[in-house]
Amino acid sequence: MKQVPEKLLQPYNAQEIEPGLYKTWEDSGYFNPDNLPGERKEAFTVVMPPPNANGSLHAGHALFVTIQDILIRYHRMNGKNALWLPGSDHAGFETQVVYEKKLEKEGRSRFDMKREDLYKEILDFTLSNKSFMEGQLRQLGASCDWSRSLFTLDERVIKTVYNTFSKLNEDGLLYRGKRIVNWCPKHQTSLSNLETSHVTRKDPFYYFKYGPFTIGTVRPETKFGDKYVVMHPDDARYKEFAHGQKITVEWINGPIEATIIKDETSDPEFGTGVMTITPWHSGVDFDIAKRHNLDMEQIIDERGKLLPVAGEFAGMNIKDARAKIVEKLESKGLLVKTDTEYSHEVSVCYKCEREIEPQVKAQWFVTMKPLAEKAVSALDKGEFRILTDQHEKVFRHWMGNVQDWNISRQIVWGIPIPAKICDACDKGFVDIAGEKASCESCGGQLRQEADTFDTWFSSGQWPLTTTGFPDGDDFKKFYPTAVMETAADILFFWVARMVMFGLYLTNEVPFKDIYLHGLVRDAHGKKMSKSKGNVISPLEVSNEYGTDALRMGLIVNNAPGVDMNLDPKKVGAYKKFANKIWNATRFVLEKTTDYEESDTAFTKEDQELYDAWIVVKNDITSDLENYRLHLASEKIYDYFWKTFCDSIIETRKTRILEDKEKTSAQKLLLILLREQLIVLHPFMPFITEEIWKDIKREDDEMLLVTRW
RNA sequence: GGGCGAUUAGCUCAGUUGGUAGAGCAGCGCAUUUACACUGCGAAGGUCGGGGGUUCGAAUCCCUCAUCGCCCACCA
Repeated sequence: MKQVPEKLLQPYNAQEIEPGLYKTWEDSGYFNPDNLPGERKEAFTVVMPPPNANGSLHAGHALFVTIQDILIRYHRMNGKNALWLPGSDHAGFETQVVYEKKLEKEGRSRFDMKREDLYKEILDFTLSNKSFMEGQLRQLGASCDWSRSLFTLDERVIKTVYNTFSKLNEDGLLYRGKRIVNWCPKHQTSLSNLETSHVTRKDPFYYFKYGPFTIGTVRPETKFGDKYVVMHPDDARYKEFAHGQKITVEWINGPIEATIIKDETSDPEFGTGVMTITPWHSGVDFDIAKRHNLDMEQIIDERGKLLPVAGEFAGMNIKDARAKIVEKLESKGLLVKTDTEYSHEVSVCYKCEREIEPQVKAQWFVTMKPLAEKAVSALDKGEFRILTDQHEKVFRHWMGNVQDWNISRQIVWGIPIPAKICDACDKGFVDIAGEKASCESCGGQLRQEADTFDTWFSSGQWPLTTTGFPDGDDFKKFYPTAVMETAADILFFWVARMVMFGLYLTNEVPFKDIYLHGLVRDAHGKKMSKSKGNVISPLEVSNEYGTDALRMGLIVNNAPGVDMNLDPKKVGAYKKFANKIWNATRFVLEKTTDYEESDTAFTKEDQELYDAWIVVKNDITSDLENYRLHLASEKIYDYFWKTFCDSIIETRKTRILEDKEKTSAQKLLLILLREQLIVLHPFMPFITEEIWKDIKREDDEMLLVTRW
């Protein structure tokens, strides 16, 4: 007679069991595919989106851990060479912003610090958060190969990034150019378009007399340098004026000579159809000025203050200056009217929400069009898939409209751009080895480029660096990877760039499938935010209900690509499920203490039940192969509870008590429990592994590596 | 300005290739020496946003209207 383990007499307690089990798995070495038992030919590789090493894991992290861990565990059990590559992200601008906030609280400022001191401080901060973050990944059950973990500032990463930078240069896909960039006056750096967001704002729209014209503007404070007046060439109202004609107009600080420019981008329907332009501080104006080879002059400095060109207004903050300038123009009789109902979209820094001040700056740009075309063509040819169709459409749309990418950042926390700038002619030269001394163009003295890379420039090469591109063993074995699973909101930031860089450097898309998940919201579908106070910490939920329950709460019924709600009540339901599994196990073990494994045949009815289970299992397997985790998880939950517990156990119960075809019933219960534990394991790894200890046969390995 | 999506039970959401609807939570009735009250049994609850079309058959495909949301974009 076998004994029922004592532990099963108590309700299931996840907190007691989970940490120890994780350690057992980790110590087994099976997270590393090199140690996996049995012959495994095919690789299944997932590169983990490296969490930012600047804080605690949030619900979105818990979701990706759940999805990716389910996939990895399933494929590992299914005989694949399963590799999940973890990492941690220095997260350039993101982390610098976090650290600057910390400095502010301490009454310090990055602008009073030496470059190297600031870098050192952020590095220490990041490294200490890194191990904290890794502990949280372990709590969530992530079965990733820690021996291959990579940090985004590791030497290998930098080497690859530099090589790519150099290759782009050689291939003519890199240039340093004076362009209009998104300048954040608070963070004192340029930002890519993706790092700006847009808000609708209602601002007064002023009409001013400008010589014979009336011009419209919302930004009078930029108007000091406006010596060009632009209208559409076909606008009949202004046909008496010729392109290039010069007129003298009375303006803010006295008369100026203005030149008439006819340009087709001027919209005759907008305002009066006439505008003056400020090429240094507006993208549209910059393009017009470029087209006609016009002078450009900086009016506003990097901190948002007016330069000497503003005369009496010099040194004023543009916010305060606007009203004063309007006042002055009005006193000179130049204000025609003000439209107070005008509303428009303005760009703001996505971190501090300060208005972006466009500035002309020399920055490094990557020419995107050829890279994007290659990506779209690979998609057309079916070289990779994007789940869902919706995201594929969005991906195509973005690729079709992609603009050159500003990869220069004026921040310390990042990978330095390996280049030199000429003091005399301001030209930039790629210099990986750091050996260039004088300007190739004018012979002037060179100085080190002070800017760092946009963090996504290096992240975009992450599947390459983690697998050891170009000649590492892992690269041959594990690249291209199986699936990139990440948040839909970094489709452009990250996924698109990985596709492009992968194709550019290896001629292969770095992953066969792209699986995008939506935002994790609170129980009522509200976006989580500190200010709303509705942030749900996945670690706290895990502490309360167990990680297995959290994982089920995150995956059941949550369709790919769609925003989902995390409801602690729902997680509670899966805590009950864990207990249900626990108790069913106790029952099965209690009723089979006298059962000896033998060739006992099933009765016809028991065989049918078993066959019906195989149908369910195959269905779940197919769901897992096709990323329908939300359905697979629901099906195993439903089968275990409704079919196995409520129906099969209940009906076999009396047969065992009354000793009617008892051994067939016992065999069915044991086999179904065993097989369900296998199927449940990817979803609820902890409780299943714990129970497995008491169910497994002598030769069985731990459930982690038991064959599906 | 351009693009994408949503609308299904009181709430939050699933519904894989078209075969007349499911889960969790909430709520209702019954059961307490039961493997499990972190339970069981039962019942209730939806004209799948409105309208039109295709089809033997539509929550699912097409058109249209309404409402809500998201993303991209150089701010006259």
